Amino acid sequence: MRFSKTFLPTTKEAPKDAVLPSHIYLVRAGFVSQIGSGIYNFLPLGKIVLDRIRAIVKEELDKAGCQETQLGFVTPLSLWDESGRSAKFGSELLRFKDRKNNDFVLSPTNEEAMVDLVRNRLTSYKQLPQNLYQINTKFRDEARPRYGLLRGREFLMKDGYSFHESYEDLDREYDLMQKTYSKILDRLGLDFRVVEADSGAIGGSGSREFMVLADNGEDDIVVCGSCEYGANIEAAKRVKKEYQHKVLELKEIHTPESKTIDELAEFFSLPKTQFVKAVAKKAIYEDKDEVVIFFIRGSEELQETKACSFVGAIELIDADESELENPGFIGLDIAGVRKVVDIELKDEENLITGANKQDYHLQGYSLKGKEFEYADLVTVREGDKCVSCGGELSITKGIEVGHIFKLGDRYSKALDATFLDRNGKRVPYIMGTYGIGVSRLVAVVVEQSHDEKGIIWTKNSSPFEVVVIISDIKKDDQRDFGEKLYEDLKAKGVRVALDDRGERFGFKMSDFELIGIPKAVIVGKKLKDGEVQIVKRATLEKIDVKTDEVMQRVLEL
RNA sequence: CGGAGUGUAGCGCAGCCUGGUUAGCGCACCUGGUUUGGGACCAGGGGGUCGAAGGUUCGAAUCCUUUCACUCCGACCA
Repeated sequence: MRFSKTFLPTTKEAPKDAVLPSHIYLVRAGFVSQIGSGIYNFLPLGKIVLDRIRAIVKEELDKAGCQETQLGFVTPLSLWDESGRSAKFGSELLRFKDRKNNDFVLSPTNEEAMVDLVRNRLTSYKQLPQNLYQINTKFRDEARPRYGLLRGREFLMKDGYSFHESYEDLDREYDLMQKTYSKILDRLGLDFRVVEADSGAIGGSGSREFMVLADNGEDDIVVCGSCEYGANIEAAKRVKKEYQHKVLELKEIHTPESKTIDELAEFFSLPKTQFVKAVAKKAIYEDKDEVVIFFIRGSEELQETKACSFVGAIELIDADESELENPGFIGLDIAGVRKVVDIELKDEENLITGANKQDYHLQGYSLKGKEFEYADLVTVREGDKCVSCGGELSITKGIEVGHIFKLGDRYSKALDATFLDRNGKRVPYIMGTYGIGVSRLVAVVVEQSHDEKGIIWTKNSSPFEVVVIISDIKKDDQRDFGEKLYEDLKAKGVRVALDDRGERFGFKMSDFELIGIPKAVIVGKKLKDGEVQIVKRATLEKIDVKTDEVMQRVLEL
């Protein structure tokens, strides 16, 4: 590619609203441009990068035996009604009508469409397993798009769906997909962790996210310093914490004005860990709602996603005080309402909890042998201990670029998609679903690999391996040498670009640093002495090279 | 969805509060010249429905109303 003939609008100034490096540089370097809120155009260079990443995804998936398909971007709303998800997705699902007044949606994901494609076609266990995928545009009408390509409304995603006759076979495919996804991210040169994720709301037995470590990530992830354990904060586990508490006689204590844990800890002069915090939430289900009280240790924070998954609600909202009796004094013995108790409180003694009576708390409370719904409810903290090795956990930021999920029969059942098993019995497919955000990966690479001058593409994500920069296009010797080197490199199969624009040297160097191609050959002043320079983008180190060695040096670097 | 902002040339901004010639500035762009290893300099030039609609006024980028778009903080995000 010759830059002199390329649509490559680089700018000195960043878009005023861009905050993240990936957003700023991708726009400044002429890779993408915004056309609407959360909607981006890919310019020639951006399209090359997007296609390269797409190609790597496809290559690894095909190697793993997956088959590429392409589903319609527009799907009939009726399919979403059939699975029950049109309500669940809410206004994130962009709906519209055609001229005949039929309802359609822009696909935000394609479980329904893929199940519809195979049902009545994969009718025997002999035809299973199958893993079908597509790399296609998705649209989610996000309430608040932001961060450039990282959270757009329209984006390119690979979504795959596997169909199995048994859970054992699903497990095998799930592991294979984890390996395959890891290979893809490795090839892109990304620093990532595979973490346990919440899988409650949608059901199913397992869910893992692929998190690229980045300061600007939107997700908090818990990682172990001593082993491979990692989990989204929403699903992270820890070793139970033990405490030695002062023995307390069982009795009601008058505690006026003391409602919060802080106030109580001061009132009793006891550690917060000895108290039981009651967190009242209203759980919203598809067909009803109810108040649920979650009880956790006073020193802990409720992890809402865990709580929500456990009760199987669509979402939890704060309960209104008017819906509660004795707010501030709610205790474990409250009646007439659903209660869930944190598993770390099981069999604990000498606790202080509300007395379910205005201005009173109950001390010396024991949970020994008491029947409650117990569940893991608390948020893991920095410094907690790892469940798999006992090591110290720390919290870091990540960007989710992939998600694999054991779906089970949720969609196949809802859509009545079945096959005949070995016993001639009609059963629903056992399914897995696997996604990678392809356009998001473009931004993620930049997020993880840039400096104050611009992008530093990794080897396999870069639009080109090398750019030949002709310092002064008006000098015949420089132009001739640069052109020949460019043609020779192309002939060797190197992905090479030629910066033959009539700009000054400094301009072209700044663009090189901004655009981020891993290396450049500068054909300039030193050509008279039989030398050119090779520059590495990552270090900006310049190496003088004899003109007759440059081919070889470029190839080996 | 709650809160807060911003819309003036391709991009970044000033002007608006306190209405009044022909709406400015920097970058970018075009022409000519001089430069040529770190985003050059000189001279000349082109480009605007001031987001849109309505209103007040002799007169509106400026005041009022409505509306659209975009952004930020939060909530949300299989």
